[in-house]
Amino acid sequence: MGKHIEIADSLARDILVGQYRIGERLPSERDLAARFDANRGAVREAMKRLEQLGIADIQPGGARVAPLKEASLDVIGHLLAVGELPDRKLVDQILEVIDALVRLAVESALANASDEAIEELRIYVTPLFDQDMAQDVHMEAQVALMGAIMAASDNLICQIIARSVLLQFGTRMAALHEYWQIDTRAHATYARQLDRALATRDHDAIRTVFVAFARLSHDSVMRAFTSYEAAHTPAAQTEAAL
Amino acid sequence: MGKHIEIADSLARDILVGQYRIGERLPSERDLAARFDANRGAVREAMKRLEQLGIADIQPGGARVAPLKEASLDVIGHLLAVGELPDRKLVDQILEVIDALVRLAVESALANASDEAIEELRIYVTPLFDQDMAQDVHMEAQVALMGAIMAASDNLICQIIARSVLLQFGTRMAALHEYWQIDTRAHATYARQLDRALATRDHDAIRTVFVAFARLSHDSVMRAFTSYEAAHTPAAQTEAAL
DNA sequence: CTACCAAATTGGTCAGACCACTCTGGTCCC
DNA sequence: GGGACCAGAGTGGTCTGACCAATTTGGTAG
Repeated sequence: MGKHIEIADSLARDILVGQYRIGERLPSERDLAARFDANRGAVREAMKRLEQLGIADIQPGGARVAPLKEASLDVIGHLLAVGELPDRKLVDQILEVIDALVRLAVESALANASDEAIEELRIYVTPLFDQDMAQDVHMEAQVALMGAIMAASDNLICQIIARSVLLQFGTRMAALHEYWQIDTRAHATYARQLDRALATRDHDAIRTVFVAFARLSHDSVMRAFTSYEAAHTPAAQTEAAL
Repeated sequence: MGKHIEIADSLARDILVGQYRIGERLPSERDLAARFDANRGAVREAMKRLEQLGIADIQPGGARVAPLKEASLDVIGHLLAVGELPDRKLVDQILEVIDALVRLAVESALANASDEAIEELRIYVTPLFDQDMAQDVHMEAQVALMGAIMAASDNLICQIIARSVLLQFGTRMAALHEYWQIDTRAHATYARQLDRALATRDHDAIRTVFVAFARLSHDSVMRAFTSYEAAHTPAAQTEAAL
């Protein structure tokens, strides 16, 4: 891995855990180069990366820490990676945003897409009818459906945001993968409702379905957190070590 | 302005107007350095910027153009800047996304925020009661209200996305500034409804209000486009020149 | 205590070089 | 003729070292 990536990740972590306060000056590029035993060019590229992430403000005279509200979307990945586990509250917020975007996309699709496009969309719903699907396959099917909805919506902004968020989210949630449990039965039920709603272009029904989907995702994630924590309690850990 | 910014903007424009097809190889860094009469380091920084924008994929052996769907949120500004005017369809999509995010934020605020926070939010609604406000002031008040809603929502992801989109949107819509006409009367009416809805935490009423706001914004922007185009018709231009 | 100035420090830029890898075009063998 | 192979050219990745303009800083004179 490039040294500038390593430096950028290290600095980003330092900033995001609050090691530097907002507005505080970061060490100079030359100092950082000495600390990381790296070329100043490498440090410079790392700082550029931090600036693009929106968590540092580079100016002649020194670089300063920027408030998190002014950060770029790409900080999400770093934010999720600061602790051993992603922050539950942040995960919840991400799920809410994704839900809002998917709803926007599906309503947009329903309003603008051709009958053929809607039919094609339904193809992605069908796999979710299966109640006995493996977790991995089910999650892939869900993501595929979301992607199809985004594509059908023809809203580029929506697509870009959803893709970026889902990418970072998916990567960082891998730690919880083995604790994930999807209620495939409930999903199957709502998938059938979604299929009918799409066929009839029933806005209200679709809204209802996606509210349900959002709740399922939320519950699923929170259960995964709980399972993980139960398995990593000090007691459970020593027990596993024996 | 730094030379690498200039180079990056130029290349980004070339890519976004379709001068290079997706997957096609971009000129080498050395060639670009010669073309722009710049140091290779400057070109390199520019390419890094394009990669961060998500419109170029840099690999040993050459850089290639990436599909727009995989771009970063920051391309919006560049996308809006390719033509003389921003693309109407794109503007429409941006308005839809912002609307969705604001709705998410306000519902989240309603569900989680304290009474004090809601009261503070209402302070930002009051200015909109004024029907005779100047356009500039009115728009500032609208943006301030949105910001307050985002802050009250306590959803960091939502805040980050909205801030980024609004920033790029606001910058690039400046060209239409003088053709902008806001229906302050309608806004005042809905602002009063919003105030009451916030006070009583009436979800349905708030939904209705923001649907109305979205329609007002949409109409406003589209009127601005029409006015601009009417003023820049060849006939109108020659007339103005006389 | 303030206003000011000069030195040190900072980021910004440039030039040139080397390395590992990829890509290209040609050659050789089947 | 076609496919596998291979060397050389080209590419991005990295490093060194230096200079510049601007900011920051610390001390000094009023």
